[in-house]
Amino acid sequence: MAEQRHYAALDRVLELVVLINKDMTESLAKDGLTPSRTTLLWLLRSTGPSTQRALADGLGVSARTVTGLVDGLEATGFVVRQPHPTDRRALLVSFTEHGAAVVAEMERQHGEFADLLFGGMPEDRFESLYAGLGEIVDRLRSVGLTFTPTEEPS
Amino acid sequence: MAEQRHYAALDRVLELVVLINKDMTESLAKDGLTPSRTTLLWLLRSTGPSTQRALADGLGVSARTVTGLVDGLEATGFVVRQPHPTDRRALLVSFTEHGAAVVAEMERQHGEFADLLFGGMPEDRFESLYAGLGEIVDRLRSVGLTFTPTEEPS
DNA sequence: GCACATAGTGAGTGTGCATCACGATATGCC
DNA sequence: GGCATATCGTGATGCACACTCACTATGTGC
Repeated sequence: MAEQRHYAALDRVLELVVLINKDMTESLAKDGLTPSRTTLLWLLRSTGPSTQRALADGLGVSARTVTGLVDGLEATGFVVRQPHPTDRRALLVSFTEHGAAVVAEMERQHGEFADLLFGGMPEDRFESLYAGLGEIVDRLRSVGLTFTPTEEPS
Repeated sequence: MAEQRHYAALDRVLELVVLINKDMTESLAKDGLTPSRTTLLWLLRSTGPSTQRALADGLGVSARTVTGLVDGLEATGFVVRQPHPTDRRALLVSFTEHGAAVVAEMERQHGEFADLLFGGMPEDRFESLYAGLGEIVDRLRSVGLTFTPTEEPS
């Protein structure tokens, strides 16, 4: 029965999910970061200095949550809040030097991790795996799961 | 550069991680369950009636955390606490009928999910994917990541 | 210029997880 | 037999995260 094999494959996927979650959470903790705060940092890196509102939308969480995350990141010296140049209601969040350095280091580790997973894998083997991963991600997407926060039409 | 492809593959893996986490969390919520409580249920299913201590060890969390999880599961009618037949300090946690039924249903959904991911996939395609998944899980394991809670020698 | 929308925050709630302190019970050893 | 010690579960407390609701300060459109 194919079902049995599929079941086993799902177990591998789930194990992967658990393992990676665990690994990331732990390595983050060493930098004094939590998963959510890191996600914010990651977003900030790709957007540049942003208002908290923009971060909330980008993360798909409430404005209040961002206030809390930025509170933490500011207290630990990763980011700073500055007044917005034109909108006096808003605040611009940007990296401190330390924050920028930590994010750069994380990027390096990201590459290292990719190497751990795929480094030295025979070309054809890697390609099938890559394609297979693409397919199951597509299948998940086709059922309505989306990576980015679900934005609804009003 | 192979690195670029590896990087892209890692992104797919990470997307998978996020997507699956999200999907499970949401579908669990419909049954009135949270991820942690569900993990406990899942463990209970494979061990049979257990003391809270045993559950804590099995989950790799503190005894106090199990108290909280069982509190919740008991309040919502999934499990019951009964006195341990021989050890008066301990409590045995076991399923209610409702709890057992929900777990059975989850098992069914598990199969459905496997079908969503892999159903109708050409044999050879599936096999390479399965093998590839196995390899990266192995690589993670080889770096010390373990599925089961890390138990140290004294 | 006033109604209404928007940025951010205080207060309060719920969930998950942790540690510390503690009472109740079990057990090993003299 | 009885005391030291280990173990089971829980109260209290703290942190991270996310939410809602209410509110202030500010921007914008008609």
